[in-house]
Amino acid sequence: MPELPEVQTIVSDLSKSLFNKTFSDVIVHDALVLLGPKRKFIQQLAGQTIKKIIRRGKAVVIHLGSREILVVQLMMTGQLIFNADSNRHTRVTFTFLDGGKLLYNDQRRFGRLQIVKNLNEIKYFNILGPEPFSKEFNSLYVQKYFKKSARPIKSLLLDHTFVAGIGNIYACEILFRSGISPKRLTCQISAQEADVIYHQIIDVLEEAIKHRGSSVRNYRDGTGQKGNFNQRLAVYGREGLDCLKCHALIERIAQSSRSTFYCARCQK
DNA sequence: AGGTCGACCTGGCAGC
DNA sequence: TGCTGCCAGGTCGACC
Repeated sequence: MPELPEVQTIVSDLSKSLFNKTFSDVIVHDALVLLGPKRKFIQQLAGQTIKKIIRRGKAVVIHLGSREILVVQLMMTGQLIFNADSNRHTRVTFTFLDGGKLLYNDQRRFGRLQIVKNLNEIKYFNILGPEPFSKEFNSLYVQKYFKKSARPIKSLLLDHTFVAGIGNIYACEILFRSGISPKRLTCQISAQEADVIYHQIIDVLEEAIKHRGSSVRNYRDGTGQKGNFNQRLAVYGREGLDCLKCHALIERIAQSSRSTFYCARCQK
C-alpha cells in the first residue's frame, strides 16, 4: 500500500500523537502479522515508552525507551491509526497508560511487525539504498547507476537497493513528468535525461508529501484520513483516459508483472 | 551476479 | 443474486 510519501505522512502524524506515550496493554488479534512469538512481542512492549518515530524506506521505525526498536512494515494494506474504532481488519491493538489507543489494521495481512535491538538485524535495512532526500542520492549517483545496468528504467525505480521508498504509483508519475518511456533501458539513458529523472524523483516525492500522499485504495494516514495527492496523478490508474498534456490515450502495460501506466506520445 | 517471477493474503469490482 | 476472473500501493526467495 503505502510508498514513501504515505509512510512519511503516517510517521509525522504519529510522532506528534505518540511521543512519550507508555504502552499499558497490547492485544494481538492475529499473530500472522508478527515476526516472532506473540508472547515475547507483548512482553517486550509492556511498560515501554515511545521515544522517537522515524521512516526508513517504507518502514515505520519506533524507538523505545529500552533502546529496542519496534519496526512496522505496512506492505500493501497495513495502517497505523491513532484513536480510531477497530474493525475486522484490526490485527493488533496497542493501548497506552493515558488511555490512548493505536491500531494496526491490515486487510491482506502482508504487513509485518517485529522488535529488534538493532536495525541491521533486518535484511531489508541492510540492502536498502539511499534515501532520496539524502546527500548520497544525487544526480551523479543516478547517472552512474544507470550506466551499469541494462534494465528497463521503471524496474530500476522500483528497486529499493537503488533508492529507498519509490513504489509503483510514483515510479509511473516520475517517468511521465520526465518524458521518459518506462521501457527505456537505463544504460541507454543520457546523463542529461538522468538528471531530469533525478530532479523529478525529488519533486514528485516532495509534492506528494506536501499533499499527505495518495489514497488510491486503502491508504489512510495516522489519523485515519485519506491523502490528497491522487487528484494530481497524471498517469497512474488512468488507462484509457486522455493524457493531460497531449490528449493521447494513457496506456497500461505489464512490466515484471506490475502495471505501468504511461503516455506513449509524451514519453520517449 | 543480476534480473525476473511466483507466493504471500483478502476483498472489490466487472462481466456474464 | 451469484459465480468467476482479474486486479491491487511491497518484499522475499527461488530460479534462470
